[in-house]
Amino acid sequence: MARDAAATKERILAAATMEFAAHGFAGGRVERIASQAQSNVRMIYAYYDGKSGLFDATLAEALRRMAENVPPRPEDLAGWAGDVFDHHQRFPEVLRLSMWAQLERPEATAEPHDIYRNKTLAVATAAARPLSAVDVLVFIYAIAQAWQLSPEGLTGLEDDPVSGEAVAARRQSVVTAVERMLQAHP
Amino acid sequence: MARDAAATKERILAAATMEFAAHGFAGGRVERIASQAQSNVRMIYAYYDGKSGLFDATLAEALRRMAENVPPRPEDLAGWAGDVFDHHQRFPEVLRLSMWAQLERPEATAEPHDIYRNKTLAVATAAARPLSAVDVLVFIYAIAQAWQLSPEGLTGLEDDPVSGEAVAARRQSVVTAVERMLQAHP
DNA sequence: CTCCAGTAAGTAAATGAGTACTTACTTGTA
DNA sequence: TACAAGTAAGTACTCATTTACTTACTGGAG
Repeated sequence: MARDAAATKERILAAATMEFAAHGFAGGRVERIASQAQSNVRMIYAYYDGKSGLFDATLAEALRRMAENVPPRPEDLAGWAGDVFDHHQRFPEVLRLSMWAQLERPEATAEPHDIYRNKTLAVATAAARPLSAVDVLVFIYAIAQAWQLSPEGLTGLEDDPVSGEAVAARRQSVVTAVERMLQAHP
Repeated sequence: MARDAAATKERILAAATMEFAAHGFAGGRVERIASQAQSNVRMIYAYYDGKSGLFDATLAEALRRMAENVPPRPEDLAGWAGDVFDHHQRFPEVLRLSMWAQLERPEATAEPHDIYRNKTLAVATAAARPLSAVDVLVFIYAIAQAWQLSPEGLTGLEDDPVSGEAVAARRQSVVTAVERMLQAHP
């Protein structure tokens, strides 16, 4: 095996992302991560200072990627919600990781979201009275994630839950819902 | 200690609800549940056939209670969303338990929600075109739970996140958001 | 150009703390 | 007394973390 610290570190992070997304922090196995990354348990301690450090690193990386790929667009919040939906559709790990983090390690979730604050708040306020800017953000995230977070017993009631068209329809429903929520009362 | 099988069983279920809500299935400790219930590990196996059985029982009970206390009201969906918000505010365990179940034991989540199907679907359809009945249900749940599921880094941006007035305002925002989502396009 | 220390990268196996689940027993009640 | 309810102390793991070791690359002295 060629020796490349950076590459090994990255393989470990990728394997950890899948492992923690699938089983969470308590259920995730260091051993599985190491072998999946074609590396060794010891390296996890060398590069990430243990299981906790590795988990935090995977979460931070997932959130960073998301902030990079789907930055808030205050001038078109409904469209942005659609993009967030797409991102979660393509990378389901991110959402699972966030949920796990919030349940198991809430302290890791508190800080990174400060990023979003300044970007959107000011703009969103005026548009949607009586909903505040924070209200709007909270609901947009909730709606964009709704399909992935709903229990299968509910989402499975659709005609054809897994086809590409169904996914497109869901995306459209997200955009529509946000549009309506933001429109002025008649 | 007086001997009362039913009472012991109930104490175990109550303790398990708190334990699993706090730590999830993988993180929940049978030992802690037993001592918190002022009982013994062995009883968990006698009454619930082990950790898995106990977890499933707590989830089923939590969902049953919720279906009982906050039944869908098709004629006032926005008001119903407010009630769901209240319920989650009073019993945060329920939502945490559901999230954990969906992440760790999705098979336990699939079935019980069939209950909701017939109750609401037919009625909701006509009102909200082009949103389908399932769309509407998915989004209402998402909005009602949005505040509890949002990371603290986001919800904490409000002026006074913990006062009673702030909670009332959040409830109102939930009702408003659902009302708007369901109103006809102007 | 060639060795060849020195160091970074990688490995295997032990350690020790927990953990779900079981067995063998005791106690209260009808 | 008989049986249901309850208890305590194992048993047989599993898992994160560490220790002690081996292997490959690098840069400078000969």
